[in-house]
Amino acid sequence: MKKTKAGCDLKTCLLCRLCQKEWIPAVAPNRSTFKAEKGERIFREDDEVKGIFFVYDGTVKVHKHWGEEKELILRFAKKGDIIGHRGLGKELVYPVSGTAIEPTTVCFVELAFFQASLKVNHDFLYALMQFFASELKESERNMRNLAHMPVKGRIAQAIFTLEEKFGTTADGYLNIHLSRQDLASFVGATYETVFRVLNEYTGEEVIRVDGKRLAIRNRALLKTFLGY
Amino acid sequence: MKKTKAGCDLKTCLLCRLCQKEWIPAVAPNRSTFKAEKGERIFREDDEVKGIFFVYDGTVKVHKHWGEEKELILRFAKKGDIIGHRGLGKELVYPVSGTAIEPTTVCFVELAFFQASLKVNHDFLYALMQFFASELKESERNMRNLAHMPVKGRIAQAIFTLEEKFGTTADGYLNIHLSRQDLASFVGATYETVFRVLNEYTGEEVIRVDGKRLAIRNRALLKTFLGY
DNA sequence: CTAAATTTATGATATAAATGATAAAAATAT
DNA sequence: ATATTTTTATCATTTATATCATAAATTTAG
Repeated sequence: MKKTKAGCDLKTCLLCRLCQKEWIPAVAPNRSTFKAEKGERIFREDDEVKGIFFVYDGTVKVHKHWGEEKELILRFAKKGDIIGHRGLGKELVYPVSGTAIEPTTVCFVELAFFQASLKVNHDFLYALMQFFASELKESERNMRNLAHMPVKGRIAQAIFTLEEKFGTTADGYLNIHLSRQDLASFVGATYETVFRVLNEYTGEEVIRVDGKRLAIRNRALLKTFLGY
Repeated sequence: MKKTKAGCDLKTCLLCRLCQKEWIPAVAPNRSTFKAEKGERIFREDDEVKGIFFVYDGTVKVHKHWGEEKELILRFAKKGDIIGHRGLGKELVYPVSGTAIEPTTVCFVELAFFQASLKVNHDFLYALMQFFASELKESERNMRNLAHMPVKGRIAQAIFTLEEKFGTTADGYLNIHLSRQDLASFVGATYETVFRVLNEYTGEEVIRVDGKRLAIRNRALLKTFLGY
């Protein structure tokens, strides 16, 4: 990652949005901005936590590895999102990695300063607690799905999740470019299985595929694959 | 659940342990104590959040259902543990159920008072945030395991998790009585598969089984099933 | 203390999804 | 502009795990 001279606008990240205005001048000198290219690791699972990152521009996958070859993508982060916060808790080790999936700019805040920000800004701490509660809720829902929902349903779920997070462009495609392998890692299946299911969905005219882009064609039908 | 006249000792739960001493007199009139028998639901997934519970005595499983028949157990809670807190966040709906797996006593605190406690006790809020971070970390690790680790490994993992949480009795057995079905729901597999794996482990002299009790016989060997 | 219900035990069979293998296409690097 | 790497496309085969089926043994209820 390369450090950039230009800093962030002090307006987009979770920290700047939720702390008291009076705290912003303290944030300014304590943040630094980096650029990561596509595929570059921003922080690495099992490394010591040095601080917290905020996505300023671009898209990041948050993932956990299994062996050399396999991984599970837990979520995607875009502009304004916090990443690396799973390193809070007791052990100061990142339990996940963060990797840019397109050219990305991130803001970095050292751990000590981040913790000070939490001490000073009660509302920010409350918001962070609620944010963790939401992420836990989502994680546990995904876990239940992983245990009981077939791959076809998990892919439907993933498409809805991505749509909610990234929205769609004018032509109806999801506003994110995802490799098949990343989609597979996101739903917890292999590339081949995802490939097959995507073909099924396309044949059933449920979705439309164009390279790395995905569009929902028949929302109601896609929803039916979520149920039990 | 039956309300009991005798209240808690105001010392065991997360709230009483972490809030300021000065706040305890406020807690006293705002908590009520209930008894749940084995198998009784304490709070139900999809119900509106009325408040937060603390396990005062007994054991509770926290689980998410899938259809009529299936469920996934996310964690177990014992004396002192908080349950129902996943209902915080935005939507005030429990995303999970809590069910007593042995006769259990719980302390109940209404949501409004719980939120007031968080406003007043900064350290408690900080601890709760950290607790959420830990639970999220564990949830995501379990999710990765569900996606990539075979059942045999997940059972090994479950045994270690249960040992850490409940400890062992003098004769080496885990200090929790768990039905095969609950163990299966905890590792995200079927009863039959768990039954088979448990037989394998017993044959390999890795564990010892006695009714609903489990003991580790060969810790080193059991550990080898965790790896990739 | 007996009846009903639940939990455990166990084998046979089915199936969803992973693995393995290979080629073509596309993207990235030199 | 060409070479190298990565991503996509497929199909055949294997395997882990779920499903089905049934009986015995416990546990709980009346």
